[in-house]
Amino acid sequence: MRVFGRRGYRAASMEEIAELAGVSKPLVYLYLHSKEDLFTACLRREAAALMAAVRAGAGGPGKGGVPVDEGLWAALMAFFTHTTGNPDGWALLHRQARTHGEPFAAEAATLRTELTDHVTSLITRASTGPLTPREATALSHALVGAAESLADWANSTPAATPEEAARTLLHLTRPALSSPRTRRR
Amino acid sequence: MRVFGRRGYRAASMEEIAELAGVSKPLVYLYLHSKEDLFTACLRREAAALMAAVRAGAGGPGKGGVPVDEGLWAALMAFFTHTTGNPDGWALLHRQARTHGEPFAAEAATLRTELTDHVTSLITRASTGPLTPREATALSHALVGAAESLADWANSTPAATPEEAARTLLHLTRPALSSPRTRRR
Amino acid sequence: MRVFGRRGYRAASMEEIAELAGVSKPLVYLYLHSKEDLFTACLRREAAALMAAVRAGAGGPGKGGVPVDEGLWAALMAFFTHTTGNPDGWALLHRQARTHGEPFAAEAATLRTELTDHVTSLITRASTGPLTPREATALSHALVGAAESLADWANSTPAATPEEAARTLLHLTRPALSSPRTRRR
Amino acid sequence: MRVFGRRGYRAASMEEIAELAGVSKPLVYLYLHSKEDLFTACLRREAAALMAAVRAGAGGPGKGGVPVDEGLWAALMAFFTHTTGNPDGWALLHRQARTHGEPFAAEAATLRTELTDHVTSLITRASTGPLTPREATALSHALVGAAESLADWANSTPAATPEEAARTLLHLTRPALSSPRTRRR
DNA sequence: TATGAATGAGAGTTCATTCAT
DNA sequence: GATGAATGAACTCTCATTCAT
Repeated sequence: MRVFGRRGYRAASMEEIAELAGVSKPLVYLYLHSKEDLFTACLRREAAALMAAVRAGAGGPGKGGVPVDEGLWAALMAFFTHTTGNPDGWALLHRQARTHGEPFAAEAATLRTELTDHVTSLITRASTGPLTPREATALSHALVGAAESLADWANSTPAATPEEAARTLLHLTRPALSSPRTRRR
Repeated sequence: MRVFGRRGYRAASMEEIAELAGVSKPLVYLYLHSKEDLFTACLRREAAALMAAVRAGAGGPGKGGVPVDEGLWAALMAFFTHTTGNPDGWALLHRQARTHGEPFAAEAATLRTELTDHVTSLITRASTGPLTPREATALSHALVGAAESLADWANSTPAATPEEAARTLLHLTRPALSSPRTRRR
Repeated sequence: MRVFGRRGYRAASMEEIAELAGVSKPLVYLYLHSKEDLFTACLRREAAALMAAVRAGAGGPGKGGVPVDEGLWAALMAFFTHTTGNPDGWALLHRQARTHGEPFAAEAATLRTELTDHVTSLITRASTGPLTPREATALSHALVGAAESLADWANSTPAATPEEAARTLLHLTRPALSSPRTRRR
Repeated sequence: MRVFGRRGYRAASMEEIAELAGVSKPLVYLYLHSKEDLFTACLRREAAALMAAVRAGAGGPGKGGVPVDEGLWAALMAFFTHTTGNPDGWALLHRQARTHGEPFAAEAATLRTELTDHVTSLITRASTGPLTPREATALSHALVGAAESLADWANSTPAATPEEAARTLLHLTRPALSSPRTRRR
């Protein structure tokens, strides 16, 4: 994952991967079959970890009773905490997966759909006005993009914390999506 | 640019590039020296074109007196119009450049800094409350990320228009950024 | 033997051989030392089995008094019966052994010499005219080649029997080899 | 062709082939695309050369007026002359092609079918008695096998000439197929 | 100005073979 | 007596790059 995240799929060599893992190339092939399989395995593991973190932080949609804002805040904190603590994995998901064609792009698209769906549901509940499904989807993409960009920013800015990233995003969006005073639940 | 944008830096072959250009490989080397130089040249040209489009749309620094919203709207329209009309170039800048390490990442970072600086100045003028420089920078990253994500969304969604992308982004941000009295429509 | 006969020496993998044998690879090495040794062992076993079958069929050197034609017929029947009943072994001896260079070619040559010597003695006794040793040897090679080819033909032709192969070969050769007075049936 | 004929398909390395040809490996790939293509090309060239030699020697089936025996003799001379003068090509066709599975076996089978068909037509005309098609086919296989074996014998026996091989084969078969005195045409 | 022809270097992958247990 | 786990070496194939013309 580290080698893929830093060098990219094509530029990463199985040699270097094996070396970093402290094993021989044939062993890597014994367990992971091919470069493609290996990359896919990395992708899936990172995607699952990220989604798990976000869901755990945000509470599933069924977890009622939590104020919307608190849910959003927790989801964002979980997201940024995870990406900040795992920059190589984040690079893998956000950059490498989407850049190297099929079948990886499909894998990345799956994750992104999960993320935007998650966000769409939060948005729909939080919006101050009515939203068509298409508007909600577009807004989700904008929000997820902003979060992704802030994750990169946090990873490359000294002393940037997950809190700061989450606060920034809320600062940007809260007025549009909800006002703490007027909307609860 | 087309080949790089579609295949990625590593997967693009000089063979295919020369063929698409209708010349021989040695000619490509004669004028552009190496794959790396060629990619860098593509990057720079695309970055310059995008920045020029955005600046022209938003009004240069000298173009004072334009209402903030109109400036933002025009900048967004210029951005989305450019990315929508030039998807390969956009893929080059947004994905390939940042994915394949140095020296390309530096090139991409330069463009991004120009963009966020530009946006920072707009934000600072538009904000409803006082912002520290760091807050402004972080917000810019969030905004630019949202715009990038919407550009991808527009490029992959049928019937999505630059207007729709720009409207979405304004919908998300205007309350936070513009003063109540400038809100219209 | 099965794996070697079907895949060829190079394409056969020790993995597959061990698997088919129902043991682990190290065990194969424990008993048979190397791929080369293993192949040689297969070769020798098959060669011995074929020669034994032919000798038993033809009557050993001690079994005098048998009419020449009967001896030839029995030898051919034994040969075709063995190759037809053991196609993998036959492929091993006839094709693989001679195709993969030293030291296997030598092993195959040994078998072939035994066969042609055997045939030479039969021919010498059966010839209608006087033969120099060299003529006899050349004739043996021709005969053995015809038999080998018919063995392949029988193995790849539906409903072909050892009898049919033997009959074909006798049809071709009897006039040249047997004396008019011994012709029967 | 030389490397394939001596080492076998699998054991031949593109490295060695290129070296023997006095060029670099990539050049071989530039012109011949893959090991499989290269081998197939060798096969086809050798097969075509052999068939051309035999047909030229024997005269096509339409070339009437030539005594059958003379046609047979010429065909055999052409065959043995070709195989004797081109032992690597002969090894390629007779051994390697048939030993290394598809798609090469099919190529070899094509050649063999051409040869046996050719021989079948000669046999049918030359036979002293009536033959069913199946008998003729089986006899062809026997004859071709004998010829193949004699070709190997001639290639590995000092001072063996094409004449000697052809004479041997005729000696073996003439009585069964035709008597010079009783059959002409 | 332009290119046909050629290659050095390195990629992913496989496999006979061997420890440590 | 038997094997799970591991690897050195070699293979086919690709590609950025450069002469000679």
